[in-house]
Amino acid sequence: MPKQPVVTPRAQDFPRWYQDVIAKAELADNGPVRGTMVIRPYGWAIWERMQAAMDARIKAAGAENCYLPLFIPESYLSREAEHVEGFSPELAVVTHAGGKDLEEPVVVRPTSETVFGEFMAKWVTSHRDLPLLLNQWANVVRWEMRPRVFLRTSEFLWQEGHTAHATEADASAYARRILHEVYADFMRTELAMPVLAGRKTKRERFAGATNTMTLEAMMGDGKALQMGTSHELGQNFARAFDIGFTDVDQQRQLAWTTSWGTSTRMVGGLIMCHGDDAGLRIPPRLAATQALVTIVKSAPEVDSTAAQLVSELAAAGVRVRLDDRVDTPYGRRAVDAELKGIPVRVEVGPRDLADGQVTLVRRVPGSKEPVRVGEVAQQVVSALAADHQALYDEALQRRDAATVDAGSVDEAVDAAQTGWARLPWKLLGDEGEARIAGQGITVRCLVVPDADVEGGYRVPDTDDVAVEPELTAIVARAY
RNA sequence: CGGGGUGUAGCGCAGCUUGGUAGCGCGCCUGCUUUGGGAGCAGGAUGUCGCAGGUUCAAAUCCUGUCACCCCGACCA
Repeated sequence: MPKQPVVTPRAQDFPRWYQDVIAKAELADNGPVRGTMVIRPYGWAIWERMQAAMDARIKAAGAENCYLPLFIPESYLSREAEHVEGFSPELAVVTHAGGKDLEEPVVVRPTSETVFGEFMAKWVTSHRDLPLLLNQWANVVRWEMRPRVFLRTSEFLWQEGHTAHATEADASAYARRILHEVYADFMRTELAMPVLAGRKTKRERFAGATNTMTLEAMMGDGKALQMGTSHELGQNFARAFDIGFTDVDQQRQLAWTTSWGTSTRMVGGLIMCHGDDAGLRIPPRLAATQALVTIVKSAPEVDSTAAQLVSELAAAGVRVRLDDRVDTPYGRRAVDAELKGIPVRVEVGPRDLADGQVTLVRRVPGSKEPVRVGEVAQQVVSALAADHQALYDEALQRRDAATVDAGSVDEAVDAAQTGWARLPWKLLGDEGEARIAGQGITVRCLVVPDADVEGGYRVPDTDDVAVEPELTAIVARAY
């Protein structure tokens, strides 16, 4: 590892570290309009891998992709009272186009419940049309006061799922299925990030939803980040847009809808969850480049061995690239690879090669070890698997170590300075929640104990107020 | 919207108090030597000093105005 810090150490200034990593790993730049971001090829490669893994899971859950427009009539937003109220402060509205003032202002979508509502109403007429399971990959705009690249930008990219169901039970089950089978599974399996599933309080609930469920992850500084949400919308949007159908008994009924989303924010979460003082650490399963075969110093035998290793690794299913930029000093290239979090490097140089070996450098443990040329592919494959798991384990341990059970609100506030606190929801309540919000601490989610679930807690089964006394609140500072 | 601050090379900054040749670090370009942990040496390029007025022989520097951006207090994937 480098002797001189290449980025601001995390312990010194975490936000600065985050910015340094984004700049030096060439992930993104700030856009010309405040709050916008330019995603550079390496950052895009991460998002692209996330999209591919998510998209496969979304389709496996039965949803189909489609695309709805960026521009929404302003009047649509107003049809659901809470929805407009929630979103109006952050709307970008087009009032002028085509050289004249528009008859009706057009909103740049902050989310698409309303347009989906309008068209689902058209597409759904019979119980045979249900469930209707749709998803779209799109950009949305929510004007931000205090932007941060990837975490909070005025324009961001996401997928938004929108479904309509015949019964409340079916809608609820699907919203939960997405939360667990698509989102949580993706985050744990592909991102190597432990996430806690819970229910949002009324205060934090999505505007227009009857229940919002969330996946919360702990960042390297102990703060929380909402990685994804899944909402039960009840019949709120069905009523507003008249999504109705005729059931088997020939009765006219209103549908029950859900919506769910994950965004480019996950890239920020990935950086802050796994990154260290040398830069990014990309989980091997996600990494676009898993292995970099580095020619330390060019020589005929070195070049041919490197080329052979590249094809052996590719044949073994490893996403591999050759680094033959020998006009750039070795140290520069090593530091670059570490900044970018490339999981393993296979260094090929004349010195090692003389002994029939190369050097395997692993980003996660930071280890360097000689490997026989003939064993490279097998060693790399097992290193990738082991290091992916190690990242997950490390994050989980950090989260558990930084989470405390609090017996009082004061204790919880104290614990939230460095991590998360669990406390009985009845000790806090709506009033307590509002009070700690003044200190920058929020209820991330409400959960119920369940020994069978990782982390020991799960999402409450119902949003019935009757269960409230049994709930545990997770409180923390958050991004 | 309330409080604080900053605009000078691609990036980060000094210079301003006390007016007088436009500077530093990184990056960039060329050449040679290097290459097993951000290489060394030599040479080189790059500026509407945010903008507009004013004072002055002379303004990055002083005055007036103006614009933009950043940081801290209420919402959000």
